[in-house]
Formats: sequence, C-alpha cells, structure tokens
Amino acid sequence: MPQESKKEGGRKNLPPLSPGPVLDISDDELVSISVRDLNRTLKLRGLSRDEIVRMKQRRRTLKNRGYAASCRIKRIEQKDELETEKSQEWRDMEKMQDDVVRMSEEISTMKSRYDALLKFARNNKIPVPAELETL
Amino acid sequence: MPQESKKEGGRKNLPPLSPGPVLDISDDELVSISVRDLNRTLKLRGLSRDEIVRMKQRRRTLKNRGYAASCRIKRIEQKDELETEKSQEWRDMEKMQDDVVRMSEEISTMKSRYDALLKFARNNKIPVPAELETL
DNA sequence: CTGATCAGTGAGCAA
DNA sequence: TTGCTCACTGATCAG
Repeated sequence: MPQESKKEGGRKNLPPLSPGPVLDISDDELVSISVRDLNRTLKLRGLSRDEIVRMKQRRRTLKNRGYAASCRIKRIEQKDELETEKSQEWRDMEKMQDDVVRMSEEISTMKSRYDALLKFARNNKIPVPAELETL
Repeated sequence: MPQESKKEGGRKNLPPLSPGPVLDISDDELVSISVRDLNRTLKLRGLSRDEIVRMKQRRRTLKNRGYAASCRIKRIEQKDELETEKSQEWRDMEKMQDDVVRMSEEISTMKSRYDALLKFARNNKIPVPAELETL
C-alpha cells in the first residue's frame, strides 16, 4: 500500500495535504493566512470554482487537525491537574493527621497533670472547689 | 452531499459497512464469529482472494470501532474516579479540620482549669510540688 | 465562520 | 491475532 498519502487517519506524522494543481502553498501558510487574503490570492490566480472549494476544504481540515491536537493536550492537562490536586490534598491530610496526633498527646499529658494535682490535694486533705474537682 | 456513506469519520450512526457481493453477513455477526469459523465460511462460499482480504479488513475495522468506544469509556471512567476521590478527600479534610478545632478547644479548656487549680492553691497558701507548678 | 468535541478510521505497538 | 491508544478526519454543535 504505497498510497495512503493524503487523508486516512493514522498515527504517523502527516505528509502535507496535496496542494492544488495551480496554487502551491504549504500547510503552515494555508492555516495562517486570513480567509480574506486567501480569497484574494485565489481570485488572482484564477482558480476554478472546484479548486477553490477544495482549497477551502483543505484549510478547514488543517484547522481541524490543530483543534484536535489542542483538544488532546487540554484533556491531558486536566488529568494532570486532577492528579496534582489529589496528591496535594493527600499531603495536607498527612500534615493534619500529624496535628491531630500531636494535640491528642498534649491532651493526655494535661489530663495526667491535672489528675496528679487532684491526687496531691486528696493526699494532703486539701479541699478543692467542686467546679475544679472534675475535668 | 448524499455520498458519505461508508467510511469517513463522522459523528452520525453508521450505516452497516457494505457487505461483499457474495457473502452477506451483518456487522454484529461478523465481529462475533471466530476467525476460524469466518475462514471456513469464506472458503465454502468460494470468495476470491480479494474479497477475502476485504472481508478481513471489514472485520478488523468493526473491531477497531468497538475498541475505540471502550477506550473512550475507560477514559471517562478514570476521570470520574479521580473526581470522586478528590471530593471524598475534601470531605475527609473537613471532618479532620473539625476534629482539630474540637481538640483545640478541649486543650484551652483544660489549660484554664489547670490554671484555676493552681491559682486556688496559691490563694490558699498551699505549696504545690515543683513538677506540677508548670504546665 | 471559528473552535471544540464526538465517533469512526488506520497505523503501530504490545501481549 | 487482538486490544488499545494515537493522530487524523468529517460531522455537528455552540458562540
């Protein structure tokens, strides 16, 4: 099959879309110039109605090729973004979990101290105000 | 353009790929039967080499159509999965943040109580062991 | 018209 | 051979 040169979808890098018989213009040029300029050039070269239609279609196809590429890139970027956010949240979670552990330790340390203080009072028969008796 | 019937990529629902001149078989049947059975049938009907090649290609194309569909579905599912995980993590974060606030309050409450107890001791000239003097 | 997206297509890779 | 994924295409929709 030496003949797959101009349209069917494939993975390989594309050979340029075949230029018309009269107007040769590279793909890059064709997608770049404005419709107005293209029409002007087309008229000047005296292309037939059919050739003009084909040139317009070639331009549209090249544009579509670019749109498809940016669509794919966008999809990949969005996926990366989601994954990045996910791992960032995971890091935040770990940090917060550390805080919870630390505060938990602080609480139990304070409970021990408080109990020790109450026990000291009890051992020394020191009456403690009721509202301070319980934690 | 009444003439876009059998191959170019488009969005519309496809008319079945044109059956060969001799062997008519639906798309569904063609993708379903095994290669072995297909070869058997092809031989029995006495198709030409070229027709056999085209039938094989039609089968491959139909298969590809299905693969492309599952590829897209898979992509969407993976994206949904990421988003679900993200919002679940967000909920977990909120919950943990609540815990942090609650524990923070508990800590400051206990600090007050402890200070109150120490103040009571000081006011009543009660000596407190040094290791309990400070929090 | 432009740009984005969809489903279908063949190429090409991996199993 | 099969299944998947890529780049590309025309159709189609929104702006």
